[in-house]
Amino acid sequence: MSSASASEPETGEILPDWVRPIVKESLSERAYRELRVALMRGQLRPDTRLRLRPMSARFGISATPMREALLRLVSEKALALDARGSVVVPRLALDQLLEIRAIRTDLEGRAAAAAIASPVAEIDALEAIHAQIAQCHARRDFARAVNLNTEFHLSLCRLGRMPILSEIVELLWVRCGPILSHLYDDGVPDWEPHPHRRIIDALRRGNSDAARDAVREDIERGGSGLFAHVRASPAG
Amino acid sequence: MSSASASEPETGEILPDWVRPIVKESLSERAYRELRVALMRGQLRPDTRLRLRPMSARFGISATPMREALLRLVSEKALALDARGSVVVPRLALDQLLEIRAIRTDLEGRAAAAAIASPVAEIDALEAIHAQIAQCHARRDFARAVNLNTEFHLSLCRLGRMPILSEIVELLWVRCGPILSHLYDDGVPDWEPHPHRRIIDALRRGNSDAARDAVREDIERGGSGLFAHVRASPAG
DNA sequence: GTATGTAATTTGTTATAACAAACATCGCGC
DNA sequence: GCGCGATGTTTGTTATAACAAATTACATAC
Repeated sequence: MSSASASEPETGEILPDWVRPIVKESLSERAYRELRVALMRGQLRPDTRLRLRPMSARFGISATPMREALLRLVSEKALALDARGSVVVPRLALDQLLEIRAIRTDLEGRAAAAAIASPVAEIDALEAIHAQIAQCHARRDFARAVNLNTEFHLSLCRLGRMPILSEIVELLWVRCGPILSHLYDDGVPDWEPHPHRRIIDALRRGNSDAARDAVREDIERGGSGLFAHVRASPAG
Repeated sequence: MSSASASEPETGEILPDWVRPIVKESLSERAYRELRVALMRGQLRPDTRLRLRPMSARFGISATPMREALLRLVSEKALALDARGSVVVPRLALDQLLEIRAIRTDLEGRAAAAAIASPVAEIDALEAIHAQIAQCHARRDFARAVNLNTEFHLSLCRLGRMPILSEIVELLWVRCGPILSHLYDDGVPDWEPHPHRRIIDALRRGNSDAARDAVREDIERGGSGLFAHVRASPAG
């Protein structure tokens, strides 16, 4: 992340970096965030029912904030409502997966093209993430590799400094979370040279077209492992 | 809209078109939808505070579902929370407006390219909307013209048959709603030939590249009237 | 008039209770 | 064993109350 001082109120004094504004977080928000990362990490399987009262008991909060957290994720389509009104982890259809891939092609491609102006330190950080991915592949820790891959893509998006775009892309990744865990069921193929390398090289060379193309190739290849784990028809 | 029968449960019998499944709508959802269209129509001005209890009184519901509706719009960034935790209509910054325009260029462009496969009847419907826009311009009813323009773009997106993409674009239009009303403060320029015409022609010819380019030109021209009504710096 | 302190109101947040509908359980009859 | 009905539980939904923090109103002092 970049320094938060840009949007901080002016105090007239230089404060140490670790002095951050204390964000008061409501119970509803905490539950929301915890559920969201669980989804993105693939820790919730499709068709899992998240019943209101058991959930609020697990979180140690009452039904009201729990419901708010669940409904918020429903409105992001990260969760869904079944016929009864119960919250369930949705099952992604093939159509939807293809559509998300197409949208990501556009948006992550644009973010990558915009990211060529990034300071070297941030590109280094991106490369460090990919280095970790390579390590995980070497020791066949596919679960961690998939999560790091998510982090790679979201970090790349943030480099583009388009907050609204980043937020949309993140939403798409959250929606894919529940099936991402399937990616390492069969093991993940290891390309040589990895598309991530081409992305990083393009960023360093400042070539926006190359960056966009590299991202698009990465997205096209990367998602294909998911198709086997997805139904052809939407819902029902 | 297209026929809903595709996702309906199989009854084994042919039902009349007007037989639609009764959707039970919670109070929270109704308040949410009403507020949402009010936003999209530009009926809520930036910086308006939407206090919880007065709002629930106006809607004739209790605080719980009202709060859910408001928080849902907050999570879509169609509304925002101020320092006190009150819900306010956000003020769009120039950065954000430019970013939204860029994203719309990608997404609406893709939708238009995908829409070339649409049946003629639906293209006709799109053209009918533009005809209404032209009429509104003639009688200088700019308020209605702006709302119809929104409808034109969202209808075009739906023609692309990419539901997730449509939903994202709709979100962006909701976020722009509160400043869209400013568009007709100064009157809206009338281009000849109007970019909408080029879009429709491209759809009829089945030329996806032309459709995409026409949409992009429309977006570039159309948004420029907003810049005067937007602040350069984000928030504070 | 201005400042200040206090009381009253209003704010967002959370917990709890009440309600109807859906679901599950169990027992009974055959 | 199988169907069926009564019953008890659990579900989502909504309203209400309690709480603290913030805001406003107002009276008092200077």
